[in-house]
Amino acid sequence: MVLMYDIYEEIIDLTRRRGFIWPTSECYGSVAGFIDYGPLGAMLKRRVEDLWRSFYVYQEGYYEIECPTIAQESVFIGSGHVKEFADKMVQCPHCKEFLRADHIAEAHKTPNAQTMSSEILARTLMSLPCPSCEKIFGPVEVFGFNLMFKTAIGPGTQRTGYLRPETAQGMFTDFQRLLRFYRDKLPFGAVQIGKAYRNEISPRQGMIRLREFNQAEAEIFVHPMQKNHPEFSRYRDYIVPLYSMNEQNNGLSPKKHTMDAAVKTNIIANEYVAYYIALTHELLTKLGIKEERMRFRQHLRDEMAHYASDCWDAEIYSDRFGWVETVGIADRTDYDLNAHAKESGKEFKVFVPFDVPKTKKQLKISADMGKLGPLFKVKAKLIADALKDAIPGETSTRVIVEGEEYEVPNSLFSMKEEIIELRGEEVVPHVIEPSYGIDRMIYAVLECSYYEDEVEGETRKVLRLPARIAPVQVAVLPLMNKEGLDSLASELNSRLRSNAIFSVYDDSGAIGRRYRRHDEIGTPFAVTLDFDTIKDKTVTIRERDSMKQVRVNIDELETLIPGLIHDKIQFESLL
RNA sequence: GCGCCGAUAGUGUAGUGGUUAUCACUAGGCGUUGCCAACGCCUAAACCUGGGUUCGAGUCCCAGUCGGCGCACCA
Repeated sequence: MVLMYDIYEEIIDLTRRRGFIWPTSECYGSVAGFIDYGPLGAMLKRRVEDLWRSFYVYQEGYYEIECPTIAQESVFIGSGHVKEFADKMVQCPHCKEFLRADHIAEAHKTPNAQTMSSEILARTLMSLPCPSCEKIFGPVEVFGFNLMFKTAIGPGTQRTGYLRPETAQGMFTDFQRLLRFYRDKLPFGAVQIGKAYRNEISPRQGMIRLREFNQAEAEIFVHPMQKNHPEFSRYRDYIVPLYSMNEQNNGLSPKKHTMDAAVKTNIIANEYVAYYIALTHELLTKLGIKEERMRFRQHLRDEMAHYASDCWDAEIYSDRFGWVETVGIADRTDYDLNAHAKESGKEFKVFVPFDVPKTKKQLKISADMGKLGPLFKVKAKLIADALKDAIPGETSTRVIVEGEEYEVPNSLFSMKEEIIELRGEEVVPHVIEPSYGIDRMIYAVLECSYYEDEVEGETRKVLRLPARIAPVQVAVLPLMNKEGLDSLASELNSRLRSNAIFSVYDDSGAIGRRYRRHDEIGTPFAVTLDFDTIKDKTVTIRERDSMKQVRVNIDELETLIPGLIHDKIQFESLL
């Protein structure tokens, strides 16, 4: 796309000047990959997060939790991050290229290079050619590069901790508590909004790739055999542009589908994934992202994690960066819960009752300990336990205990056929994970909202933020600083603020200048008090995008402004 | 991490080794101003950091930081 100017430069300039986004600790020279949210940025971020909450917490009913940003090493051994997040790298001494050491070794038929130590890998590489410049490596150093920030918990270095690379793990490690909280019933979900950290090799692209970033993630635990969303009808006919594997592999464009059709034709794996794709589309639309700048791209087989059954990214088109993955929606199956079960030795299961209890006949074997004891001594108890699951033979029964086989005469136990009632079964839930990059959403919102209008030969910079996420909700402006207009205005300002409306009083400069100032930070409405206000208690409300004004009674503002901000009242209907 | 380029008030800039660093916008104050960046007066505000060369460095050299681009990396 050819642009007259670089919109990114304009946005970065505006966000710095007006206090949205700043380079961090600027007085010490900043650090790449870290940003500060300034006064308006922090407010905008909070409102974006609140919009997210209105979907996931209020609509879906998934409670929010908050876990530490640092966790002990075992959490990330369990999750696989300690192993998976670390790449063994090597720099070619000749051409200075950085390469994956294990990939080179495997390409030259060294099996399991991924599990080799750095020293052995380095020795293996010595005689191999660099895939980039084709010279033989010679002596090289292989170093691990893990994208997680490592730290030490407590004094000394006894206990390793890591800054979380995603907020998700907290919902998994709290699984048993959450299950109890939701009174042992599937499906249920928990969400978390917070910071996550990845030590990127070289972060670029401003707020698109950060070392500290903000995520909003939901983990929804569902029955593995029941992936129909109970509220699917909400989005059954919702239409979303899907860029499926098939379209990507065949060079086609994204196609629009209803969620119902997408699930029925197996483009999307199940109703849960489809439901959150549609919900994400609705959420992004409410943030002000334009339809044509959104698409949902399915991960190709080789980019999908091996355990995932389906994965889609919501991508938003940026004039600067192209298609940017902003949200990921995955069916992660039971991978995470099994992984933590294995590492922690705890149960990550749900007891699911059957509608009708199942009965089954079972042979019950009960050992005669009076005879078993003297015969097998210390092993007697173990053998008795093993007998319970054994298949009885003609005259004696074989059991294996601690690797040794024992022949137990049938006279040492009694057999009885019993009817066992099974009231349910234990299942490891599957996890549906919608994961949102807050910072990327905010950048996308800024890029989509930024406009330069021509007004009477002058350029008007305006952020057309949806009213409900605008940092300042209304500007209160006295037309003049005389005849008590200023004090009337500042009274109104306090009154609005006491109604939880974030208003800002501004009396500096000509009225037009003040309108422009608020256009630039996206303030959707401006209330102006003029000389009629003194006479008849009326004020004007000026709308940011149309610059149209309407005169209303000052006492109506407390209900009108919230109505306008939350889209319950349309400004046009007041004209 | 490699290579190339860049960095001067809040923003955009001028400044070819020599006084007190240019200009505009912005911001603050006062006046003025009867609804879309009007005007007048006043004020505040900068050479990215650290070394070096030089009698003298915003200017030249080196290193670093940050930013941009290309490469590499991005479960």
